[in-house]
Amino acid sequence: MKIATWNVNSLRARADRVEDWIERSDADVLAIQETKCKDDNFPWELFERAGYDVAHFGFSQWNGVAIASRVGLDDVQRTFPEQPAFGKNGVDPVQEARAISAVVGTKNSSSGEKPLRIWSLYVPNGRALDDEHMPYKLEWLERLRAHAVAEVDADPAARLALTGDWNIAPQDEDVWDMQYFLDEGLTHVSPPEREAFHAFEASGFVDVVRPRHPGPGVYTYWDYQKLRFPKKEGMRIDFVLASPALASSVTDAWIDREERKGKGASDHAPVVVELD
DNA sequence: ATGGTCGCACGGCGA
Repeated sequence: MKIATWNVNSLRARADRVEDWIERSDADVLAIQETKCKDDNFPWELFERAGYDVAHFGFSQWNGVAIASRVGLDDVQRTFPEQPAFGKNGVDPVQEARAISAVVGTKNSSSGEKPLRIWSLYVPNGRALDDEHMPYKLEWLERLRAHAVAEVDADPAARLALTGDWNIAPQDEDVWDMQYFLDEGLTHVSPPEREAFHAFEASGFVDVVRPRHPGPGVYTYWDYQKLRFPKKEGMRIDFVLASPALASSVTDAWIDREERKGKGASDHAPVVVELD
């Protein structure tokens, strides 16, 4: 079974490319972030044509997450338990459309693979080190971790994939120039953000791409601005973190950098993981 | 040429 995660940066603007990529990649499951739409204008037909079931969680032009699967899509959950809400200056806090999960692999599993629960996650950006979105980001991650750890504690054989846009570059080699980020005082590389990410690893979750693709120079995101992609100035901020039981069935993992090329590309590349 | 982008929705925000 092949699972993937991809921040598409608007599903409607990217519909043709997403449909082409699904065909080309032969992924059984795709976790999507930044659909940037609501159910009313979600491109349901795209997935129907391709032969995938799809579940979506989005209620405005911001955020939005989805999971498409051709190997079953069961027990869909929108938001995780105790997912923090955000409201500017604490006013009218809402749980944003940043997390959806489903059990996949329950049907058409030709090679006999076992089901797993996959999460499609769009971690809050943080915006700036002194912005109120930064403590929100850190709290969001800690609540997610607490939930995921509880699942594995309850069942050490739990097959859990935490996939998506984490908006964190956990190591210096995950950005093209660490000094640039320090000089500019940018987010994604600060110690608290990195601690929030490493807490998942300390809890047993495994970044399944890094062992197969050591850095530096391995990225999943390149800003549209300043010719970052042709200049190979990227960031590795999209991850598949696998629970211990799931990590042991990973046979391959890679970043589809080709998809970042050409007119109409998302600023993120898909991350693909092969399971036995 | 020392800048250079997108997508939302149609002014300015978010990334």
